Amino acid sequence: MQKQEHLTKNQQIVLDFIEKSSEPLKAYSILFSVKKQGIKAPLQVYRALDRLVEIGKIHKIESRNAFVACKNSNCQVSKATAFSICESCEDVTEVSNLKLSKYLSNFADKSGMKYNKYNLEFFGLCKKCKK
Amino acid sequence: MQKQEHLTKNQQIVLDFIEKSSEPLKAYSILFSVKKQGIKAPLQVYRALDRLVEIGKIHKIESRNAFVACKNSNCQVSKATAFSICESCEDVTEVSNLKLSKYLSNFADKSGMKYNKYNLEFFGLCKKCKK
DNA sequence: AATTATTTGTTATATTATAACATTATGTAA
DNA sequence: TTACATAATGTTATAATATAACAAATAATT
Repeated sequence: MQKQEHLTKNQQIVLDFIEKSSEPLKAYSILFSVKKQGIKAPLQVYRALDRLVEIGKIHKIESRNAFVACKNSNCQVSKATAFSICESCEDVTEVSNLKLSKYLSNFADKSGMKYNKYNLEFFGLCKKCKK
Repeated sequence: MQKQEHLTKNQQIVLDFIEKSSEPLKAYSILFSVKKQGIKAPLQVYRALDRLVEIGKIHKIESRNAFVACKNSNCQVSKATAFSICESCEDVTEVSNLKLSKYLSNFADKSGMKYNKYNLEFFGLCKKCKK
């Protein structure tokens, strides 16, 4: 039996909800919100999240334990992610900068390690909060 | 009263323990290990960790919820951190590459956001695990 | 010594995430 | 088309990570 390619019902419910949100969502807040749609337990949410991250539909903001939809429509896998996070309003934006991603994807140092993935989080104050 | 400049007893105990370790440590594993030194509750550990991160003595590996000592002896604050993480053996190394840190510290995009901090985590296979 | 802010200790609890296992669904091949 | 294997799901329980709230002790400043 092959691994699914389409999204299962739970995955679709969770993805829809995250895509509608303008801010990163926490697993338990997702759980609370999708209960009316039949998802009852944390594990159902976490399993959906895991899979969605795996296929690049969503990303995890590690410093916040929260999830956002991938804005990069052609993103198939989450192997090169960068975000900017406002420390005041907690607004999170996916940084899409070709130069940056090229630079990081090709980064190599003397450690001899082969990097195949990275996650970068910038922190600061957004335009609004700077004022 | 001024904010402390030296380390308090708990902070020193926690720092000593992290510095002796060759791998990232989790808060509760630290707690377990320093109980004999009088630290009894999670909060005592978390408070020490918070402060140590604040002053740059240790860093948090966000994707692992674990802490490592800063290898960069002159690091005063944790505002520009980069790590390489082996996904097989979980070995974590602080990346110190002047070009990289300059590039990221000066990074700006059209979002108008002022970045004052970043954290970067590279994932891959270390030399040993590649074989 | 009195005042004040800071740090500490302690208990309880909130939040985030996974283990274990039974069940159901789905693809593969006889 | 039924057997078989594998994957996905549901469910309960629990593990792991982190913070709230408040009382007590400590240390700097006046």
